[in-house]
Amino acid sequence: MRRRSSLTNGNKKVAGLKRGPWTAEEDEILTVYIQKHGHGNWRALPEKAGLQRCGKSCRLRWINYLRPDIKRGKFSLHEEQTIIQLHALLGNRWSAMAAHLPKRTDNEIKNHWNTHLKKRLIKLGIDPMTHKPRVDASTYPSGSAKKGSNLSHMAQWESARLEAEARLVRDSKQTIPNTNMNTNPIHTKNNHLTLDPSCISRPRCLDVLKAWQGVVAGMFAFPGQDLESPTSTLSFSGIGHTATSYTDGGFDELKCVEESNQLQEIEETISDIDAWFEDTFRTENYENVDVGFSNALTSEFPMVCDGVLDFLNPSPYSSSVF
DNA sequence: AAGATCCGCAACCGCACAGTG
DNA sequence: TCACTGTGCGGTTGCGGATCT
Repeated sequence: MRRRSSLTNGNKKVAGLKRGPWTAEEDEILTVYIQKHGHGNWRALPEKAGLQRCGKSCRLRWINYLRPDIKRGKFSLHEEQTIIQLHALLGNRWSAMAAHLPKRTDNEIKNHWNTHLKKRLIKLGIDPMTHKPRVDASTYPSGSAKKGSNLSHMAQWESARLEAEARLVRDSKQTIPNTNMNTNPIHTKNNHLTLDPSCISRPRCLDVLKAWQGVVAGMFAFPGQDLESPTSTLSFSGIGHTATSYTDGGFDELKCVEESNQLQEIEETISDIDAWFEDTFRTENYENVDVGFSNALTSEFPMVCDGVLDFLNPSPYSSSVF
């Protein structure tokens, strides 16, 4: 990785350029210009548009504030849960999170996390960085530690899956699909874990974000515990089947979810996840889980493998790193 | 009512990365 | 391969409004 010298860094303060809050006039100029010409080269834009700002400032203003496809205002409960789940998966990768939250900017998500969600997790006795119950926390309900552990396992597993799929995309450009692998969509190739695209049978929407609606909501919604959420909290009883709601002052969110059939979708997705994990890992008590996959998983993602097995067969004395 | 403190958010800064010649 | 530019990302700052004393 090359480091740029400070002399070539484009962030140097330039005399004559305005800084600080944007005025309505500046917003108008920038908006009109971009709508007419597009932004193109940000560095050249301010001069062309007649703004006394640096290109970087213009870009930020447009992306975080002026862009027409931005949803402003309060985060919904669903958005908050999504952010928490994404943070468990991605860490502080705000832009990646923004890609999963339509109409929200990375800056907005980052601010909301730092000012609200992080504090809320801490108050619940959950480490906002690891998403695991804090060791010194004694106030969270019994059982949440296990759930937190499982959450981390699933996060690791999903990360591994995403990585495997990314590799699949790369490898699929170089390999001819093997149509005789219908019973084994996951295999190794050149010591790399790959998934056969022609026969992989993923559960409907193996999107951990959806599946976690149940698991994670359960973690963060404890009966009788004030979450300080401005809205209600939706909860499910574990990998779930029965949906239970705990409200602390609002009903709209739950109603909204129900009306949009999300509840049913979530439950169906969770069932699919269950079945898929069952098929993949519980087969003959792991003894005959596909050797290629097993080896690949172990060699490529040893921590994940430990985590998945630990998730399926938790032990109080687990040596898992999670 | 006034000053102090807290809090949220827009904006800035420095760094990293991709692309190009 | 290297130097350089443009853009994007994450962390931090500081302003202004809200709340507290």
